[in-house]
Amino acid sequence: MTTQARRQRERAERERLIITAARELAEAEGWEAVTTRRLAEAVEYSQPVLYSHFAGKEAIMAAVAVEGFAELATDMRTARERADDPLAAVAGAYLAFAERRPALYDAMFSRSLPLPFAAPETPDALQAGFQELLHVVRPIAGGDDEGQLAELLWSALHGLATLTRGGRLPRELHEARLALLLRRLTGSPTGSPHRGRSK
Amino acid sequence: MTTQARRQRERAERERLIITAARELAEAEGWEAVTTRRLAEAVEYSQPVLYSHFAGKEAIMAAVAVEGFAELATDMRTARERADDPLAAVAGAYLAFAERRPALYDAMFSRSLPLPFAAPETPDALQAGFQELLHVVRPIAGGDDEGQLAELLWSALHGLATLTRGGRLPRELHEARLALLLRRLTGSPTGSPHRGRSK
DNA sequence: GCAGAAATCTAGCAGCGCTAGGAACAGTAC
DNA sequence: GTACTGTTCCTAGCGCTGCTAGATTTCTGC
Repeated sequence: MTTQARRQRERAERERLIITAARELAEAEGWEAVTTRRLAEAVEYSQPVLYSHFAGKEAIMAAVAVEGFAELATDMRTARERADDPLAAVAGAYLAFAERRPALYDAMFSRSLPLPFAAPETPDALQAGFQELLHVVRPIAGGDDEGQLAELLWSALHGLATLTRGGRLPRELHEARLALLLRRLTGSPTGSPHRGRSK
Repeated sequence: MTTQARRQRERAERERLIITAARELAEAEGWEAVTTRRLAEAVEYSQPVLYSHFAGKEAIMAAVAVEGFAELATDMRTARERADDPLAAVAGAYLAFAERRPALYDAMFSRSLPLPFAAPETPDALQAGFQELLHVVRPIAGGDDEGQLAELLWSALHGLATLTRGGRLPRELHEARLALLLRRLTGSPTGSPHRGRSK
C-alpha cells in the first residue's frame, strides 16, 4: 500500500521534472532545440519514459503551456491588486510576461496546441487569466458587452506581443503603443499625445 | 546569348512554379505537409533542384509569404477604394484575408521567418500593406501619432485573426468584435451596443 | 560528331518523433 | 534464502525530415 503511494509520488515528481526540463530548455534555446532525445538526457532517463507520462511531444508542450497560463494569471492578478490603475497595470503585466518568457508565451499561443479554449474543460489557469481581463475592462465597458471587450483587449495585447517579438514592430515605442491602446480603449480625451511632452 | 536568356527565363518560371506549388500544398494540407520531397514531386524535379533556387525550406516559405503580403495589400487597397467607410472596409478585408488563406497568413506572421520589417530592405508588398493601414487611420488620429495608431490597429487585427484561428476566440462573435474594435478605436459614442438590438 | 560545361539525379547523412521487444528490477510467497 | 511474478526501463530500430556530395545525364559551341 505505502509502496504504491510512494511510487505514485515519485511518478508525479518525475512528471514535473520533465515539464520543468522542457520549459528550461525551451527558454534557453527555443522550442526547436527541445527534442525528445535532449529532453530525455536532461531528465536522465531514456526517451520511452517520456511517453509513459505524455502522449507525445505536443502533450509535453501543452503541459508547459498550462504552467505558463497559471504564471500569467498570477502576474496579472498581482498587478491588478497593487495598482491604482488596474487596466494599465494588467495590460503592462501581460506584455511584460510575453517579453520576459518568450518561449513560454509561444507554447501558450503561437504553437497551435490542442488545448480547449472557452469550453468547460478549459484549464482553470486559463480561465483565471481571462477573468482578470474581464475584471479590469468592467469599469470601461459602458454599454458594451464586457466579454467582448475583454476579448478585444486580449487580442490587442496578443497582437502587440507577437508582432513585437517577431521583429514586426520596433521595440522602442513599446510603451507609447501601450499608452495609446489604453487611451483609445477607454475613450479618454485624445488631447495630449504621450503624457506631458507635446509633439 | 539568346539561349542564355531563355535559360534565365526558364529558371525564373521554375522558381515561380516552386513557390506556387509550396503555397498550394500549404493551403491544401497545412505547412507541416510541405516537405522538400513532396514539393520536389509536385514540381516534377528532384529535391536538390529546390536548393539551387532557395537557400532552404525557410527561404521558400519566405517567398510564399512575400506573395501573401502583396495579395493582402491589394485586398486592402481595393476595399479602401470601394467603400465609404475605409477604416471598416480595410479592417474587414484584413480579417477576411486571414480567414480565407490561413496557411498563407501563417507563413506571413506566425512562422517567424527572417524577413526584414520596418527596414530599408523590407519588401515593397509589405510596406504597401502598412501604407494602407496608415491611410485609413489618418482621419481618426486626432493628436496621436499616425504611425503608432496604424501599428496599434495592425496589432489588434493580428490578435483577432490569430486568436480566432487558434480556436482561442469563438468564431460566432467575429463581426461583433470587429465592430467593437472600430467603435473604440475611433472613439465614437458607445451608446447602443451592437446595432439596433438592445441587450 | 565531339570535347567541355552546365544542369540534374541518385544515394546517403545526421537527426527527428515514436515504439516494439527484451533486460533488469522490484515485491511476494514459500 | 530462493524462486516466481509483475512492473519499470532501456536498447535498438522504423520511417520520416532537411539537406548535400558525387556520379550521371543533357546541352552548348566548335
